[in-house]
Amino acid sequence: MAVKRNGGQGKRPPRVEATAQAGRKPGGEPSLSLERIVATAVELLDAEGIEGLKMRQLADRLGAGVMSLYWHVGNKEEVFDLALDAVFAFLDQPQTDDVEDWRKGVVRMLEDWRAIMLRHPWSASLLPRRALGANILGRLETMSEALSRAGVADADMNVAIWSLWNYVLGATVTRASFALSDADQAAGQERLSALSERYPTIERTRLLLDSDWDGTFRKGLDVLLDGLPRG
Amino acid sequence: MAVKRNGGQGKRPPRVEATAQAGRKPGGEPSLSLERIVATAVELLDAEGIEGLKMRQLADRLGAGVMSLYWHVGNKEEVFDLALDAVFAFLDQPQTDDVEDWRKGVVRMLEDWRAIMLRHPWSASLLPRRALGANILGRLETMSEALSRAGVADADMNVAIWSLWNYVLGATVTRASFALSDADQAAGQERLSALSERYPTIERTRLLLDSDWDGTFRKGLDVLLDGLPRG
DNA sequence: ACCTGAACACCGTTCAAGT
DNA sequence: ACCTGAACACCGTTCAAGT
Repeated sequence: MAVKRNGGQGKRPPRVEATAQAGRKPGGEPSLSLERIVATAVELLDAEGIEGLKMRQLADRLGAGVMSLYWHVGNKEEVFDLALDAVFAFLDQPQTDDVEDWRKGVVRMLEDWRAIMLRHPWSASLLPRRALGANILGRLETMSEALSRAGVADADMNVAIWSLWNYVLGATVTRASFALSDADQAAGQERLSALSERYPTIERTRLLLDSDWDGTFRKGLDVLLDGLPRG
Repeated sequence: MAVKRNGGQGKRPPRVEATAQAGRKPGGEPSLSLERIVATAVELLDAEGIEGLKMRQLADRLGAGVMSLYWHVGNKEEVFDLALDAVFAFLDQPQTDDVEDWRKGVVRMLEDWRAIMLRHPWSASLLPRRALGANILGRLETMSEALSRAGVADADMNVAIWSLWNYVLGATVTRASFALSDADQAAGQERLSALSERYPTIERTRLLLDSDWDGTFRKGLDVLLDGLPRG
C-alpha cells in the first residue's frame, strides 16, 4: 500500500503477508498489525494534533509495549507517511466520465480533497513534507485525466495541476491553522484594534475577520479554473 | 517589533529599552539581546532546518548558557515567531504608485515574497502555523493597497488576497520540500518507473519531473491575476 | 515471527541562586 | 537587570533478550 517501507537499514524484514496464525490473541484483542497501527495513529493525530503523536502513547492505545511498534515500522517518520497516505484513500467512485461537466467533476474532487484535509488538520501541513504515497498519486492521476478530457493539453498540464495543488494546499493549510490558533481569538481581536491605524486597508476590508472560508475558497477556485488554457 | 511577547504568564518583565550600560561585555562580545538571539536563530534555521533548531545549540552559538535565553524569550515557540517575522522585514521601498502597472508591482511583490521563503525554506512551513507578525501584516497591507488602486473592489478583496496568499504559500511550501526530500531522488526515480502503468497520465506529462519551478509559478500566477474581478 | 523492559542520548524548561 | 548550573520530566530509539 505504501510505496516505501522500513526506511533505510532495516535489519529485519517486515512481516510478510499471512503466515496462517496471524489472527488474534486468545484474549480477543487483535494482535498488532500495520493496519491497526496506522488506524490508531490517525485517531491519535486527529485527537492530539501533529506533535501530540507520541510513540509511547500510540503503543498504549494499542495495548502493546512501545518497542513492539518498531517491528512493524522503521521509525516515527514512517508512521507519519503511512497515516498521511491512509487518509487519502479513495472512498467513493471516481466521478463519471461526463465530458460536458468536467468542471463539476474537478470542483468535486478538489472540494473532497480539501474536506479530507480539514477533517484531519494535521494532514495539510504534513502533505508537502512527505513523499507522495500511492493514494495521493492516485488522486493526482485521476485529476490529470479529468483535465485532459476537458481539453487541457499535455504541455499545459503541469501548470494546471500544480496551480490547483498549490491553491488547495495553501487554502487548507491556512484555514486549518487559523482554526487552531484562534483559540486565542481574544488576542487576535485586541491586536486588530491596535492595528487600525497602521493597516487601514486590512482593517477596512476586514481581511482577518472573513469567516466564509468555503465561499472564498470556491470563488478563488473558479478564477483559477476559468483561466486554465484549454484547447 | 513583534506583536506579542513573553507568551502567557511571564513572571518577569522583558527588558526595557536602553538602560544606559546595555552595550557590550568588557571582552568585546556583544552581550545577549533579543536582536542577536533572533538573528542567530535565523542563521541556525537556515543551516539546520526547522527541527535543527535546539535551544542549547542556539545558546552555544551566542556564547551563553541555555537558560540565559529564557530571560529574553518566553519559550522556543516565541523564537520561531520572532525569526519568522524577522525574515519578512522590508528591505527595499514598496513599489512606486504607478497605477498603470499595478500588475507588474503585484507580481514583483509576490515574487519577492516567494524568494524570501525559498531563501529560508523553513519559513514557508512555519508561516501558516504562527500568528501574523508586524512585517507579514505590513506586506498584506501593501498588497491590499496595490490591488485596491488597481480597481479591485473592497467586496472582492478577501477573495483576491487569500487566493494569492494561498497560491504563493502552497507553491513555495511544495517547492521547498521537494528540494529537500529530493535528497533521495534515486528513490523517486525508481518509484517513477514502477509507476508508469498505474499512473499513465502523470507519467506522460512528466508531472513529477517538471523542474521549471519559476516558470510554472509565474504562469499559474498569471492565470490568477487575469481572473481577478476588477471594477 | 513477533514482542518486551531496561537503558541511553537528547531536549525543553523549572528552580533556586548568583552578580 | 541579567545570567547561570543542576536537576526534572519527557521522548525516540538501540540493545539484548525472551517466546
